Amino acid sequence: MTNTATSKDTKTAIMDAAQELIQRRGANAMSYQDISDAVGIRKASIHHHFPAKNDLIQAVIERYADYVLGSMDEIFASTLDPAAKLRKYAALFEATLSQGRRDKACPFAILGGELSSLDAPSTVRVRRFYRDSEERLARVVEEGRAEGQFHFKGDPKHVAAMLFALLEGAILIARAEGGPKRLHAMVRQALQLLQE
Amino acid sequence: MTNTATSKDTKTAIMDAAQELIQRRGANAMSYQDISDAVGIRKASIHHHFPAKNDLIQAVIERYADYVLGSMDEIFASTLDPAAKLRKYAALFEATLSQGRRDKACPFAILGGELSSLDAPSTVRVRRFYRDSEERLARVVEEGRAEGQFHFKGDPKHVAAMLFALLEGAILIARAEGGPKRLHAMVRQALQLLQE
DNA sequence: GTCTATAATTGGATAGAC
DNA sequence: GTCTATCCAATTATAGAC
Repeated sequence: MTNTATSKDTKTAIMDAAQELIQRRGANAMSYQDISDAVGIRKASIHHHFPAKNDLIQAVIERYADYVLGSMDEIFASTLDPAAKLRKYAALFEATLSQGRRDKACPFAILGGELSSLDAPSTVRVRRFYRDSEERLARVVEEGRAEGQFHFKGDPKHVAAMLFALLEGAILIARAEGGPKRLHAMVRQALQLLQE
Repeated sequence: MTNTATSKDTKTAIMDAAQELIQRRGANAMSYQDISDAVGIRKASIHHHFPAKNDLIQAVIERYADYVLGSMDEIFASTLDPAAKLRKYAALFEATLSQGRRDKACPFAILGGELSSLDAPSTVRVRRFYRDSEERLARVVEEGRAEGQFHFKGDPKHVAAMLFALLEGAILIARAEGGPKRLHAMVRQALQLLQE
């Protein structure tokens, strides 16, 4: 029981450190040594919890996808109007970029660039996250048009894909130049276009 | 003279190989061994042309930035209408993703994720590329509104930042899921929103 | 300008004591 | 579960012959 509790905490601490490193530097630039330094355990101990680096990456992105998609489901199931739902969803990205040193991006934006370095399961997970996010967004976009809050010609799926790509791209670019404010300005402008 | 010519060709071949590797896998996942294999020279010979890896990365992104920004200047100085200018600019991204195995992204989209691994000069160059691209886009967006082709409330700079983030994000996401067609659909939808 | 050879370091991973 | 010790491969980089 003591063992189980300790192990679980260490495992979580490893995943937390790994996630932060991925969001800051990317999976390729993250080493077991970095995690060792951050968590305060030896490299070899990490291998006990995650035998291979790919296992750790998988666990981190699985957890992060669950968190984001779960948040989306919560927000999108609420009684907010469609535009407010999208603003709240976008706020998740803005919050990420606002954390700490303001150099953290969405892990899936980073991993999109590192896709060819990932193993098969992680590649599949990244792709599925993109699909799942777009699907959820498409429903809200469609809802917004049906309610008369959004006005646009074309396929709601394309609008959803556009909004998603915008957010993933914007967090990378705003991290380099402009910060959370700039990210927010881009989001506001996109929603403005949808509502005109 | 023979030496100069040979050296120049080798240097270009090295940069070509490096650029392709960066676009496919990222700078962190690119090694001198990979380039050695691609070009057909020894690892040590690469160091003669580019003493350190950072020198090579710098040279590649400098050249690529010149190419893209030069193309933008050409397109945006033409007599095309603003929407056609943006379509032609977006076509640069679509062409990149359509090449070969359809797994090449914009180097600056990849490097946005790897920003913390870059040395100071490259970091500055990436940031400047973002700024330069957005500035050029802002002028076309403004032109389009002045001519009555684009209709939107808000700052043309925000629309430009939005379009740029969309393209950089879209090439990463479309590379993972949907390919050039999906990228094109996102671009078309964005321009549709601008013209409504 | 390219090569062989090699240095120096780091990275992921395993074995086995505690 | 964590540690020490170690292995092996890969990587960036240099020295010096041709």
